[in-house]
Amino acid sequence: MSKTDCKTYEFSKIEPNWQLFWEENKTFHAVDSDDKPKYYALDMFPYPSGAGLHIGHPEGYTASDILARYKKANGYNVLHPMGWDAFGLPAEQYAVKTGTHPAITTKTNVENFRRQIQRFGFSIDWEREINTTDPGYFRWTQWIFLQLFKHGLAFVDERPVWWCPELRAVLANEEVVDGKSEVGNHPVERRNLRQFVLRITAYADKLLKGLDGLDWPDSTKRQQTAWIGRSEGAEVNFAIDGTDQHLTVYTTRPDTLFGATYMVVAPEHPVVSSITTPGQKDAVQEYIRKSALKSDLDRTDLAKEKTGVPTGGHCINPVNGEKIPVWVADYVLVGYGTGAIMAVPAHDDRDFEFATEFDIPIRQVIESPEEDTELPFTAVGNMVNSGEYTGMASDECKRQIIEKLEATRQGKAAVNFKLRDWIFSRQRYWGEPIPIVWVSKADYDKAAAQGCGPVRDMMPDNPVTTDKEGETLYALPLPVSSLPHKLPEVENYQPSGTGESPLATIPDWLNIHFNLATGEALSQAEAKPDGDDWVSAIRETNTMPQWAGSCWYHLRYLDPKNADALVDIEKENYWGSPDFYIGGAEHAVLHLLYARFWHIFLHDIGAVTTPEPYQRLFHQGLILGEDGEKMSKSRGNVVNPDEIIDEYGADALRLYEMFLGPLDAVKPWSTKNIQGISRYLRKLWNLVVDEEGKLQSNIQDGPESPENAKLLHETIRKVTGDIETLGFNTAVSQLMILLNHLQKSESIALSTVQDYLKLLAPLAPHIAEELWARTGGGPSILDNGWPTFDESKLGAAQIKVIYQVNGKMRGEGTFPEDTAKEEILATAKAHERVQSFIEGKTIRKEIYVPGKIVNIVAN
RNA sequence: GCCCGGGUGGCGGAAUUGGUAGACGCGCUGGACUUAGGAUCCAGUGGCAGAAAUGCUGUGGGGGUUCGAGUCCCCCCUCGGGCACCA
Repeated sequence: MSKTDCKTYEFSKIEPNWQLFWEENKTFHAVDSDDKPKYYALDMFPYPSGAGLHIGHPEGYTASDILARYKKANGYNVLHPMGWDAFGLPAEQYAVKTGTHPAITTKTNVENFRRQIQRFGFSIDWEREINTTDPGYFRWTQWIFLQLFKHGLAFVDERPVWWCPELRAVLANEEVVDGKSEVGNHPVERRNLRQFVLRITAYADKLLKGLDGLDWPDSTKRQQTAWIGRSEGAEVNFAIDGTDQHLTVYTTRPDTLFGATYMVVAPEHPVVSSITTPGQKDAVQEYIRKSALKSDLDRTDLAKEKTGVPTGGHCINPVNGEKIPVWVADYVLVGYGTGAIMAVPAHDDRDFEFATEFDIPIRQVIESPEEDTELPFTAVGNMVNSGEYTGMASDECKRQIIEKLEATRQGKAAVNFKLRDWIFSRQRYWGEPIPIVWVSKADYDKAAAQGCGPVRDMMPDNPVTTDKEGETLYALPLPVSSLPHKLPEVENYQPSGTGESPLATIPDWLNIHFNLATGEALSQAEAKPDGDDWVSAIRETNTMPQWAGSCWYHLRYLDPKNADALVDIEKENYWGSPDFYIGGAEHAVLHLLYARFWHIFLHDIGAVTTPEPYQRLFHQGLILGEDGEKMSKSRGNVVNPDEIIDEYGADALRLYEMFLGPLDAVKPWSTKNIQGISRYLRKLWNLVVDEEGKLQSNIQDGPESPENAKLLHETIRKVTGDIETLGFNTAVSQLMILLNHLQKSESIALSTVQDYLKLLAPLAPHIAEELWARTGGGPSILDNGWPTFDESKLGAAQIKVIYQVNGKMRGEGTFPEDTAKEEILATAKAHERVQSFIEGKTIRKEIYVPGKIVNIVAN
């Protein structure tokens, strides 16, 4: 019933057999509460592309599967789910080309991915499968959006995006290469478009502080820290000469205020027009015009020389009353700080370069403790040329200057972040529609005047507005009860000519009658119903970016079919945060930052109990092609897992991916090397099973030889430790060592073989189940516990000591554990080879490291 | 430019706190079995010298600390990743 009747290692029969067994017996069905401790192993779910699975996907899936199976064997209640991040551009582009609905493409691709993944025999609870494009899923993605909207974290702004006039399309940054569209090589330009933006900056501090407690790779934490980019400094007010206005700058080095010899404002800074003198007007306008034409790439190109023009205006330095010129230059960015800086060329690389270029005075105000300081000097030191602060340490000076600025109301301590708000809308079809409608101010006020109701309940404190064709429109939420807000059918997936989503091209969907009280929506193709609450509205046509669905999927697996909440809080509380989350390092900032933002927000509004989404994170390393290059269709070095499984089996592929090298290392694939694993599995089969398919006659119930037992227990220790620390490559090699040894044994205890199979089961589950059944064990092998390490089996009563002379190995000896130091040293010195190296020399020193090494120093 | 992570046989890679460098696998060499082997088994395999025992040498390069360094410190070369005028 459970085992096959194979006489040789026929993985093509054995593997499907056990996959069926696991499915029929619900071996990996996860129950939502249990007395056992829980273990939640999570993979970054894939985008089901048309190309199918590549060899990199199963690397992470195998790792999480090993942990899931290992934990199950150790008595845990394990959850190991899988799903599909299925909204996205490729299906939409395919639709534009062929007219095939993206839902159809997605369905086909998901089926192919599922089939491919199932061939690996992962311990996945397929009853919990999720798909971000299912209405039952994305209604909750939309629900979260409405919560963000209600809490004032979603707003609308004009933001520059890449627009390609030729393609009539908005392009993502990744789709623009060297100022041309990736498709067709057409020129692109910056265009301001109305965008929904999520106020992730409101969470900058929480996102930064939360990192502390996470068990994540340091490099990933560092990347997020750098991305959030917190800096501490001061805002300083400089009076604009000849007016009662002032210009505020942000600086991290208020201690260098005495060295400020000019100021710079960004070309987009609002003060430019008023500060510019008549004589400089033309030059400044020309400069602004030119920099507006530059792409972001040009503006941030460090290699180019700095540019700028004087405005003719001046400001007064608050610390010394000095009058200094104000320039406009595009090396200052309008979006950071106040968009204006004080320039201290002696102590800032960029200002130094600019001042040198334009012959602006450079005044040193900090002296290095070392001699011969070269400017620019950007470190800390002692103040010079700084009035009352001269002689002070620059750190202390910084504190005192901030204090004084605050006391005289000329400035204040300030914190800045590099983190920008998250542009959340996409002008596309294949995404979650944003559940918002637009109404007039009068209608909005009417909605706001309601005491409660499905619309009123989700309205923010401050209205979200946008200007369209001269009219200001107000955003109202669709009621939660109307979710999921589904995509309408369209004739054509092509974007509109104005850079709006294809949804904007369907008037019957776009223009609606909207009921302010109930949130009901009806097409304007129908007659307007009676009643004061019905108003005219237009729908939001943007959709959400692909990140949306992956921001909270870790929660949905816990309760995938819940129609009343995104997750039942009891279930969420039981399963908690994934104990292990594995995926590519390319998501270090985007997905992993966005998901943290949403999760922390959900925690703040009480929707979840865990403060962070992913407690323990790991990145598997890229698997390169045989040529050592990244696998890609165009290089022709892509390895198809289906073909490898056909030829070598899933167990071989799983083991080989783990044997390739450390899990987090980038490593090249080699189809030739998988032979080693293939041989290993066949050797194992032949160790256990004879030509008739019966248990080998030298495997007998009874005690094990001390020698076999010793290596078995070394292996139990090594494999157990290696699985815990994800050292799967060395776990496999230790299993090979033990097999090589057992092969040479005349007889083997049945218990040894069974323990061996238990150790192998997480890594190569099919052959382990099959051979386990052949030894008379009842399936699943995972229900039979994990081997226990017994130190007494190691025979540690003997110690091996290495003899060195002058640090070089010259011999070795074995002693009873309690042998005295003197005896070991004497034996070592009497050793023949040791003798030949110390003969005729004077012994200077004798070192004995207990149980390890003797080193005789002689010359 | 700045911040990380690497560099060990022909190849992928092993090596607690500094303590036998090269585990395991691939490949290669020789042998056994075989009509045959791209199957299987046995032996060998860092380099140089030697029939062998063995000796010397050896973890990107150069210096240093130490009885002892792949491992620790300093300088440099190189490959990979991330950030990139954030004041």
